Amino acid sequence: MDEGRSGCPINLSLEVLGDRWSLLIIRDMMFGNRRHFRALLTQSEEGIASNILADRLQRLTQLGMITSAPDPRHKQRVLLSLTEPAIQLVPVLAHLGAWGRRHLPVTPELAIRAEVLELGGPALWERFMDELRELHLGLARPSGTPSVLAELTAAYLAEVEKMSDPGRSLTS
Amino acid sequence: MDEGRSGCPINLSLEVLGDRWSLLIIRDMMFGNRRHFRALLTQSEEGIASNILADRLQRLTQLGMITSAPDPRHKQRVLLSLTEPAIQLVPVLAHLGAWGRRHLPVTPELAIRAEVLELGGPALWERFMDELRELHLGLARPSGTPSVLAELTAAYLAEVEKMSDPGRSLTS
DNA sequence: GAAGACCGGTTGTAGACTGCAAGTGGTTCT
DNA sequence: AGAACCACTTGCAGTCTACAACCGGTCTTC
Repeated sequence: MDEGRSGCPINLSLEVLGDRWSLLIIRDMMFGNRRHFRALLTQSEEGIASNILADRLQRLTQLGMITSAPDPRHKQRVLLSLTEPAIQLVPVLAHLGAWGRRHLPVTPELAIRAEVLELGGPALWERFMDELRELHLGLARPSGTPSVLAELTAAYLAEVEKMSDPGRSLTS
Repeated sequence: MDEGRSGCPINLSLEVLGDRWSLLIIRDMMFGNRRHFRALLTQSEEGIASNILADRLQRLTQLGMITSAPDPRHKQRVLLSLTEPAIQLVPVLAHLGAWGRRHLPVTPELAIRAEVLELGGPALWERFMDELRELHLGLARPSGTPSVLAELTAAYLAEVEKMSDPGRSLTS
């Protein structure tokens, strides 16, 4: 447990999240709403290996970033949920995505969510965190607030459409 | 180069920064104003190994996060500088530090900088980035702005003093 | 109610990465 | 001239990673 040996906030954060996969898993649970082992395994953009996914899920559970519980609808399924600390990573991920979008060779359809999130600013992040608290912690969110997840997904799909068929908007 | 295989901004960011050491090196260059190999090696809180430091410096240089140039004052020394993309990590580090401070077992004297940075908000970050551009890129910063680095260091030293000698404030 | 797909994993293996100690050739300080 | 300092490099043992194959149990479908 006392692996790295400094109490610096950034060092401790890196001990939790500073590897190639942990943050990607949290990203997929957050923005892709993946809640099961199989969904994370097969729908991962980056192609994580099953043993690594199993290891990271266990690790993140021990660290208090996610919880797992049997899925009431499918007996063999395990439902994964983000905890409050993980949900509070939204601003970090928003900033990290904005930075990557600005300085690295991103692909448009994968960058659009980062763009929406950046343009939305802290107000949008708060709404998104409330939505995640509803989905993952069962806390009702303020009524009348539209779904940020739906907005992000719609923007992504619109971008995919635009890419695959650039002239479509004029027809049908 | 095409290691991980997605153009997602967060994935690409992790490919650059997602290991145990790269961000710590940037942190030390930023907040500790360490500009030489030896300073990074011996004054690192976490105790990085020399071969790993050499490897990461080379990697970060190739990725365009830092540059190195001979130090005019000492022939054998290499002066390391942050590039503009690295400087723009300030908001990311500020958020990451704030998150770590809130959710992980940090030590007070190492957390104080994260606290100052969080309380200062985006305005302070901008001032700090201007200061880093002056120190690392040679760009003059707006006149009349006090040094954020000095403020952070003073807060750190005050916290160390408070820790090592809690009753001191009443005497002498 | 049997076949086959699906579920969350585990195992084996090879290769890459990490951390530590020691050492290198050259430079600066005294 | 001698000692300390500089930015690295080397050797080695241990750990972590990736890939493919493989589990036993469960759910769907006919």
